[in-house]
Amino acid sequence: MNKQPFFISTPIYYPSDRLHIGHAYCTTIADAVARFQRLAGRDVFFLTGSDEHGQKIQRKAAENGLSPIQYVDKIVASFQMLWEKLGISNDDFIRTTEARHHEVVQAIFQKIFDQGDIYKAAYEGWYCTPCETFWLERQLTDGNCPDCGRPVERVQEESYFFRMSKYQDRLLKHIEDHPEFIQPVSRRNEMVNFIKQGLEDLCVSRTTFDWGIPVPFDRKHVVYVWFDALTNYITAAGYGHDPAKFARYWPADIHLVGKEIVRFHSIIWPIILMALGVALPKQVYGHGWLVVEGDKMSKSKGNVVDPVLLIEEFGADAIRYFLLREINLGQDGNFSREALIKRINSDLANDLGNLLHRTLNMMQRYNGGVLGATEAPAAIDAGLLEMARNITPRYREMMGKMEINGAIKEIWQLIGRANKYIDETEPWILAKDQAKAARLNTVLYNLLEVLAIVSVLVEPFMPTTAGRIRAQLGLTGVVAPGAMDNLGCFDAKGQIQAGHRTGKPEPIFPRIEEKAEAEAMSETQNTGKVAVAQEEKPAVKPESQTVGEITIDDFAKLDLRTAIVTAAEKVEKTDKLLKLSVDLGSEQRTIVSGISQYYSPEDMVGRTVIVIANLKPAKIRGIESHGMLLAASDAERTMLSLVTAPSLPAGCKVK
RNA sequence: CGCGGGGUGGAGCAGCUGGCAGCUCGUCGGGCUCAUAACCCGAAGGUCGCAGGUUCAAAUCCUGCCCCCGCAACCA
Repeated sequence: MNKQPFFISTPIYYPSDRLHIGHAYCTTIADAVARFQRLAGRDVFFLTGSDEHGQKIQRKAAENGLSPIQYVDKIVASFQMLWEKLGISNDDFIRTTEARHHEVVQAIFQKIFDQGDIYKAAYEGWYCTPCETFWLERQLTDGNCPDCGRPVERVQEESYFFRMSKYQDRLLKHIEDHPEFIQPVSRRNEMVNFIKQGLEDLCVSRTTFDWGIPVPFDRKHVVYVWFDALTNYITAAGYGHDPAKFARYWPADIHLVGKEIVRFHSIIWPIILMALGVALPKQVYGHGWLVVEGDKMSKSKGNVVDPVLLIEEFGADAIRYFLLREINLGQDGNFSREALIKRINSDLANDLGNLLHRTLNMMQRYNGGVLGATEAPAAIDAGLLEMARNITPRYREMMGKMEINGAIKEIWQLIGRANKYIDETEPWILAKDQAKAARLNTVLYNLLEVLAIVSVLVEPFMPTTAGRIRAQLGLTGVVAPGAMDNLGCFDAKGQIQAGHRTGKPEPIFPRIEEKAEAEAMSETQNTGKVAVAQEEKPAVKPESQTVGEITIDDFAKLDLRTAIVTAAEKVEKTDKLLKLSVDLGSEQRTIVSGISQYYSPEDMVGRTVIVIANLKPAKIRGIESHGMLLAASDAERTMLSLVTAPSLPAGCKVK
């Protein structure tokens, strides 16, 4: 086999929840690149998978009354189903719970330990028992847990550390010597800065939970999830158990990752590999995020876009096309239903779909679907032919630079040119004159050949569509590996020959009529635009679920009282905090409250609010806060309202 | 001075190492009729966030400032 290998990976996703459109975005990009490389004749190994260990999974499983593996099996199955629906062509799907992976992780952990780059040391830190989390001194909030505010304990624990610091200079040099190693450059600069600040040794084992890969020589410890997860790339490539495969595919050509995890892939991972004496991946590419109407997607905001629903509504290829075409790889990009529909209508239905349809329709009407004898091209054909001949190299160049939307634009330029060509050559006039049959056939031939080229080039982005176009053109369905090599010759070696029979024209992308939606939108003012998966975006998302039953006695423990706000000011350098002085009737209190986004200090003075008077005081931002105001808000705190008792004096008991 | 991203015609974006400001959609006018109310041609529309500076020349380089968006911190 002399085909050049090409290894591309996505991150392995964390199955604590269902995947959203952002995951689909990343995987689609990788798939497009993988398919392109196959078309270009490379022997591609395209890897994706799932990262299944860790405390969060363990906890979630427990909440659902399942064992971790049962829990994870279910979610991973949904991953695989999504990839199938999206037309993802991965060659392997690695799960970190698989035996092959455990073996590799344990082997390399052992190896690095044996050579002294992993060492055991006392880890001193602050531990919050309820949260099961370690904190560094500087992370603490006034000496308490930054998450829950409860006191933390000083603990000393034995942990394993990875000697990252030792490799710092080598890594820096590697990055400097290999400008393509971290892309895009903005991310690269970020990483260089980070490394220059100095790397600390990394704690690579945990003892606070056990859902993970045990440290081979010390069973109390479980391997740190990132150490575990990153290793997947070499596990799948055959490290340690399939030397021939490993030699073939490693080092990886591209690790495609989201920008938030570039650091793990361009610092920790290379250093692990250096410690192992294994070559580093050729490139880590950090893509941007999808934002929905300018907002980051998040579960609590209720604007998470579910790819499965989208695929069901619009089809996988349309979604793939949108993601690849609309968004610039290195930057954050906007996802909106409106833009998606626009793109489908103008690019897919009007430009591409209609070009195919009108061409085949003319074949049918004028020729009964059979291409007759052609003649030499006319001068007017030159523009189209030249562009068609040049497209493959340009497309290749763009894809090689990971400028996927650039490659797509090239194709659409050709499509646009072909639409124009029909206007220029006016086949409907040629068809009226028997004497011009050969000329008509030449025009039709040129169009068919262009469409045949397009059907090949479009395959990495829209694999199903490529097949549908080819079927209608009367070409054999599947685009062969290496098919890109002889495109655009317009002669006997081309894809279309005289006598070729084309199929029936059927619109491949019907236009989506959005009038109704547009009107609905303008009526509901500013919202509406998103409206993807409507049921997930109620106007107000209430705090979920009530908590659990209490008795009247429990309630009686709360000392709720009315209080009048006598003074209020913003706490310096905070977004949310107001410092309030309140009169409880019997005493004056200071209370700090996170409401400044909803109430200005002037608003507050004079209000009668309800406070929990017997709440243990706490320091917030250095200010002692004694008590808490009652307020109602939705889950995301997009709206908030204080509970007040306007007509009452201070100090009344609330019950 | 916490970290990072960004401010370019109505909308969404390109503009890397400085050299007459581009693309897609939308709008307006025209053409065509093979086609999925599609396609083709043309036009209008921009002080490139603000203020300085470097330069023969800056959206592009430098300095300061303003604004937006993520992350981090604070929501007793």
